[in-house]
Order: sequence, then C-alpha cells, then structure tokens
Amino acid sequence: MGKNGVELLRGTLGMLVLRTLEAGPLHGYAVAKSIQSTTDETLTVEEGSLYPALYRMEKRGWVVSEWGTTETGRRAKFYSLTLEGREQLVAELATWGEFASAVGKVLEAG
Amino acid sequence: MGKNGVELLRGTLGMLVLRTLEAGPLHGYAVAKSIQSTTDETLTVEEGSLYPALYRMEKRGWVVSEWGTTETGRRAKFYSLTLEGREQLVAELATWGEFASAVGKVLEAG
DNA sequence: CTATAATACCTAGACAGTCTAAGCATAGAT
DNA sequence: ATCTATGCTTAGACTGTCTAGGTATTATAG
Repeated sequence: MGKNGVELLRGTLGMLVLRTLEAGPLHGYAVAKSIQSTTDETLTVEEGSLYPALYRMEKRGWVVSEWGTTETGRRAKFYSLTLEGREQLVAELATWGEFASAVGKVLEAG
Repeated sequence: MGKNGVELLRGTLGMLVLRTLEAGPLHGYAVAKSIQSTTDETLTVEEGSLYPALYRMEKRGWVVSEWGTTETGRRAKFYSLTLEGREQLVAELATWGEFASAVGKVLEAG
C-alpha cells in the first residue's frame, strides 16, 4: 500500500528533494531527515525511494554530487542543485500548485 | 511523462472518482467528463486509467455497477457508491489533507 | 449520403516510481 | 560487547497510469 497514503508521494518526492536542496548542499540521508522533521514525520522518506530518486535527478542534470565529510566526521555524498535543477523546481512547483488546486475544486464540488 | 504533471494523479484518481460519485450514480464516461469540466480541463482522465480504476473499486467493494440508459438513450454502465465506498472516501480525504499539508510545509520552508 | 466527431466501453502491454528487504561500513552509546 | 544511529547501495516486487489499439452507436457537417 505504500507508507505515505497509498501512492500519494509519487511524483512529489523529486520536488520535495529539490526544494530541500535549495537552501544549500546536503547529503542524501540529511535530505530524508529534513523532510521528515519538517513534516513532523507525516512524510517518511524511505532510503529505497530516496537514493534512486537522487540518481535519477543527477542523471537528468538537476543535481550534482560530491563525496565529502559531515560535521561529525562521516563520509557522505553531498548533493547540490544545478541551474537546471532550479528551473525544474520552478516548473514542478507550478504543476503542483495547479494540480492541488484542481483536486481542491473536485473535493469542494460536493 | 504522463499528462497530469508527471505522476501526480497517481493515488488521487480513486478519491476524485469517489467524490464525483458521492452526488449520485454516474456512468464512467460521465465521471471523466465531470472531473475534467470541474477542473477546467486541468485534469484529464484517460479512459485507460478510468475504467481499470472503476474495476478496482468495484472489486474492493467501494462501488457497484449496473447497466442502464443515459438521458440521450445510450447504453452505459452506471456506478454507485457503497457504504464502504463512502468510508473509503472519508479516509482518503483525510489522508489527502494530511499529505497536502505536509507538502506545503516543505515548500514553505524555504 | 457520407464522412467525421462525440459518446461509451474494453484491454494488453509499456512504463515509471516507490517500497521491501537485504547488505555493507563506521561511530557512538549502554 | 552489543545495540542504535548514521550513511550509502541495489535487486526485485508492486501498483497504478498511460498508450494505443479495438468495438459499437449516435449526432453533426459537408
């Protein structure tokens, strides 16, 4: 069934990750933790979803990665937004807005 | 890529159909048209998505179907909500609300 | 009269993205 | 010495939507 309300996360995870990276580079694990804490654990980002998503985004040129060290001295792969990634984020935000608004219209119709 | 903003529709189509049927029985094609016109064509409901979705819902006991005749004299299969379907709708509305709110938190965080 | 569009339904197979579940390695806490 | 948290990886299952084809009937346009 999927943990995040059936299949709802599908199609929005990328946007959430891009948005999270907008503030500055982060490693994958930190991206997941950030989304989870920002949403008070409403959204859980599974590692099996997160890492493939990051690979897709890198392949598409939306992010670039670089191995580095965390504040606590651990090795981790840091992701940064590219210009294309920022453009993609803008596009996805617009699409999400339209979509959520359209869903709202159907739900309020009753 | 999917017509409705990547994969956004996934997980919400069922809810939209249930909501549309809440007002009274409708045949499949009319459900699709209703959603499309309510959203000013923002959401397009493909027949290849709609009919399988209706079968799933019937299989799960959320709707029941019955062949009948439209106002214009055409043969069509009319779907009605069951009690279970109404309960499912309530649950999906709640999940959607939480999900959309959580997404909003991440998007506003910037 | 005839072609085309709209209504109404059906379905196989492609496709994409998320989740489960397993694994590896290190650091800190009990 | 053991367990938890951090951090990354990946194969395979799963689910639902879309493409693209099909059928049949009715209304409209040329």
